[in-house]
Amino acid sequence: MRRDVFQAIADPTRRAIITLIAVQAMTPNAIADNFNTTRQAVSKHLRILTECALVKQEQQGREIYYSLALDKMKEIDHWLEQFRSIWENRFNQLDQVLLTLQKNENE
Amino acid sequence: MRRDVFQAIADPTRRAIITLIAVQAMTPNAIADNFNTTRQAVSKHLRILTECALVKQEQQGREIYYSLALDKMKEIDHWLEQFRSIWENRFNQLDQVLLTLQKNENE
DNA sequence: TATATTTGCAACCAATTGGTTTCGCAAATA
DNA sequence: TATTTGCGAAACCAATTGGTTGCAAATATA
Repeated sequence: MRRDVFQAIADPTRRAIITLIAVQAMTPNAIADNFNTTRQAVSKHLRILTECALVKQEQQGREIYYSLALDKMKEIDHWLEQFRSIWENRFNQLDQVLLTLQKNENE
Repeated sequence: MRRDVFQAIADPTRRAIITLIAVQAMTPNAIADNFNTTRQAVSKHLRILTECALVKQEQQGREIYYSLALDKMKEIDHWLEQFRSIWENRFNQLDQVLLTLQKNENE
């Protein structure tokens, strides 16, 4: 059962969980209260998120607090990097076109 | 059958296709040549990518050229925005802590 | 015109998914 | 000690997934 970050964020509930615990660590029950699902379903999502290291857990008595591993989120950011450079290049090319047009207009 | 960008990029083959056609438009057969799958499998992936508007097609005779809709990729970038602000804040808070420590050391 | 190529689409299949219910364990509380 | 609470894990289920094969339509080529 291989997990990766992209598969983890594919599910909308999981994305909502991520947003929720990004601000502050929460227990599975507390997370479930925010959705229309059972604790068990949330627990399953948390397992998937844990398996791909998107989430950290901290035990406190019988409660387990889950929080987001922000650095892991940067993996997605890193993947986008390649396209960012492309779309910036496209804009630069467009800039060139516009500059040339402008130049021709002034002549 | 609802599609969204996050589900589209969940599949590794689909991510590879995206990277491939980001540089230049390609036909399904040409794309399939780069992978260990059949043309039909690629075609199915392209359908999914088209359904969520991640991909544009341009017919040329009997060939169809697929290219990446770069602006749609920005949707993912936009979702990451919220976390980017959090991790920048965390760094700022860390900076504050370091500054305070430094200040106390100097006293 | 007959044939080959490029493609999308439907039918089908095994594997995976997100969800539920049920269970057992450990920690808190009566 | 007995009960409640918080949790993960297993068993199960319907729906979806990624993949296959087979077909028909349209374009190109002989």
